[in-house]
Amino acid sequence: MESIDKVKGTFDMKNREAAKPAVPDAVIKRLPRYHRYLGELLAEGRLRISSAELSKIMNVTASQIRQDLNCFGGFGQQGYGYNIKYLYGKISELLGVTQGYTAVICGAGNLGRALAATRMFGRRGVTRLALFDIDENIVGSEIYGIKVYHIDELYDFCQKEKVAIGVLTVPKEAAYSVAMTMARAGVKGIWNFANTELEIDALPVVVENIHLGDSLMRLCYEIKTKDEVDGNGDA
Amino acid sequence: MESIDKVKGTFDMKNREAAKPAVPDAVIKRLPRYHRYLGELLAEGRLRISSAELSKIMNVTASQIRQDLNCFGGFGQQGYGYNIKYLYGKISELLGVTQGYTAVICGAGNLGRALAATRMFGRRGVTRLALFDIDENIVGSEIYGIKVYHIDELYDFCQKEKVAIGVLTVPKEAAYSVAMTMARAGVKGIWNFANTELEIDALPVVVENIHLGDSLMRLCYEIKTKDEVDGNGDA
DNA sequence: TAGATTGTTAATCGATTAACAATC
DNA sequence: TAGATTGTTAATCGATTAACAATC
Repeated sequence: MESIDKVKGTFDMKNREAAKPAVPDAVIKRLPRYHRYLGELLAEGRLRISSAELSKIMNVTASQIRQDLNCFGGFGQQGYGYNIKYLYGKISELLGVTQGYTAVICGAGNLGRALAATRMFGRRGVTRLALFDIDENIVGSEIYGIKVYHIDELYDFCQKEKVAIGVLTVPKEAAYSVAMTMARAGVKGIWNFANTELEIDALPVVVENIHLGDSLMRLCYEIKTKDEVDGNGDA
Repeated sequence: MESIDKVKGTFDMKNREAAKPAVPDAVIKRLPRYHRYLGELLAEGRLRISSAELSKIMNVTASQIRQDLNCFGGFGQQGYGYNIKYLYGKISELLGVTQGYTAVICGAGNLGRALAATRMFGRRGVTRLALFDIDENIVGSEIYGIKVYHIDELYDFCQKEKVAIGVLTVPKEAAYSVAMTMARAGVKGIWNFANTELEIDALPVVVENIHLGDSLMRLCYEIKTKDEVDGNGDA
């Protein structure tokens, strides 16, 4: 046992650069969902849970839960289960929720306003510092307590405030230019609602593209498939 | 050839209940993205494309593209490639975009309005018939050309108009009750933005849950991971 | 201690990639 | 015809599930 640990240690040291993702992508994708369910259990005042019970609630196999949670450390205790609070904290940390990132929202249309109103950011430890728009009528005002600036001030603001996240809810045509401005100003991640797949290879910024249309299509597909199975064919 | 078709036919008949998904789930998930890129190529006036070229544009392997497209019929032609228009049409059909589904939006808050304004539905062949809300001040008005009804009229409306899709942008607390109303009125699919995972086992309705918060967390994770690799550690 | 439940290995399953013969 | 490019098989890879010994 001892010797195996030593070998592992040496291996990790040597490969620090090569940096294989210790946690597989498939697991990362599932973590936000764990986070959500554990958060609910926590809110209910539950202290511990077994992989078997969680598997029933979340509709996945207990085996997968144990396998997943073991990717980033043995959190459970044999004969007891998992400590919900501890586990929730660990997942939060792993996902970066405890990093205290800041964000700006570009585009104060309906979607921008919806994102200004939601408590989603706060729950994930993200602070919204400002809204940006080109409409002079709203520049200077506050929307759900968030101040609106002119888009011309975006670059300076991001640089000065060291903004981490830029939320893009501008029209498709403006998306690339606004994204570039943010990236050049040092924004680290862009949350893109603008219905394009942004490719910013030149600058060190990660992009998360939201394609609601894709989701709508999947829903149509499921409806169609279900209809066919139920015998309500194309009619 | 004939005989193979016959055998297949018989097989399908016998297994209509068992219903193995002819097209794997992993492929279905990718189809909306194909649809998007092919739509763009079509708009550019392109007529044909090879798996090799498409693979470069979409950043996937050519092998995967050929494998994927072959799941639902040999659309390509050796030495030529794929006919973009034909392929686009086939994928549209497979996804249910040509079914002419109807939709209602429940909840006329910022998100509901954003969805009322977008051209996303029309592009996927979905017609929005109405908005529903409890706010008497807006009931009877029109938002982006869509008429607003009181939520009390939801059941009758859905039943009478045979609404296929219900979009849920109501507050979390109201989500389940509104969803049940729609499901009972015969709505086939629910597009759920209400930050809960709806479980409607009793009624024949499919649900597509949107969890924007999960996406925000993945972005945070990517930023954190990138920071660590770049050496801008936890500070 | 006995019972419960994890951590972990091995077996299975499915998805991706590589390769090339078929064919336009 | 020769060249290009698909359709399809086989090989690889990774993810999921099952099983059980370790251990709380």
